[in-house]
Amino acid sequence: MGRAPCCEKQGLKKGPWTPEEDKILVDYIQTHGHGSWRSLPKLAGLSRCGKSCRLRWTNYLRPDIKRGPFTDEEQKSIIQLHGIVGNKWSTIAAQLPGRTDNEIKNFWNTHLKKRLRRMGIDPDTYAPSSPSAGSLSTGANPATRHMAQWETARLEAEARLSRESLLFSAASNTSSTSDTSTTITTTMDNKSSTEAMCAETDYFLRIWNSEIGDAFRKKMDTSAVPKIKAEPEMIEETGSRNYNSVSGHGDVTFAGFIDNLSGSNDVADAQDEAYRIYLEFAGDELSLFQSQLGGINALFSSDLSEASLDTAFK
DNA sequence: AACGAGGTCAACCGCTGTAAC
DNA sequence: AGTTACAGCGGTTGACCTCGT
Repeated sequence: MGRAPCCEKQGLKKGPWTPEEDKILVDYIQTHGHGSWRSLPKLAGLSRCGKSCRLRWTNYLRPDIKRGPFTDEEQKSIIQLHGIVGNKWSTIAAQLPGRTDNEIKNFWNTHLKKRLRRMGIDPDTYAPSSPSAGSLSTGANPATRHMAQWETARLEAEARLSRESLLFSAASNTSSTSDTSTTITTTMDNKSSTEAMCAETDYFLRIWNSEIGDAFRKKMDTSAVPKIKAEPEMIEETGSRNYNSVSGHGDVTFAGFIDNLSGSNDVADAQDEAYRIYLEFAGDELSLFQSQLGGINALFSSDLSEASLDTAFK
């Protein structure tokens, strides 16, 4: 299809940006907006490619960018989200306000990847990558167990994202009340259709309909991750609850439950219910995960400094 | 103090998806 | 329907920094 280059390369500056260039770019965008990135450099008087301007703005100059080291919470989120979506840095960045995909990608490659390796976890597959790690995840079926452990981490992330998104949407759609439950109900009532609501405010359903949900459904379908109800080992070892009684939906699988969810009129209640189930399911399994592998928290434990991890896994 | 190895991160490259024509 | 332009994405590079010898 022979695409033209994004800009004329001749005479355009490359390499690090100078403070003067930064100022020109910031001033221009704050005054005019970025508009077309292609035409921006010419209009602003910069000898840069539009692409370079966009990158500089989105990764460095944007006023809402958070600077400084990643918090433990952010690091946990990155690991959990990476477990769900893989190297979808923009997707991960979307869940971490003020952080850019580039920043997260760099942080993953230079810090988190190494830490996971030191923990004996393959950062690409999340499978145990060393004998020491293997010994940590003992059990009747280590492969299944490990998969389930990471799935629960994914579930927890999904649940949290859903919850936060719902609350955020509700808060931004109303201005007169601080009562969350009222807000949500009111918001739901005001929507003209369930479809519109799903598209605009239901982050959970969007996730479920995205590649994340798709990947998860496939795993559920192929029993790579045990269905909630029929997992004797899980119940036996973790003391999991009877989720049927929690959901009130009878003998449903998680996938089935979500399918029912999308057709429900009482979406707000259903979302809360889904969230609750997610957390209960994930909560038990995360305890298992943490007790066996040290869990994600071990990556951030003050007792497990970089130095001690080095010693432990060398 | 000098040097090299390894780590970090801003920036670039090449590709894809999509809207506009 | 085909083509083009554009924005955005993930992978990679290379300059700079830090640390150990």
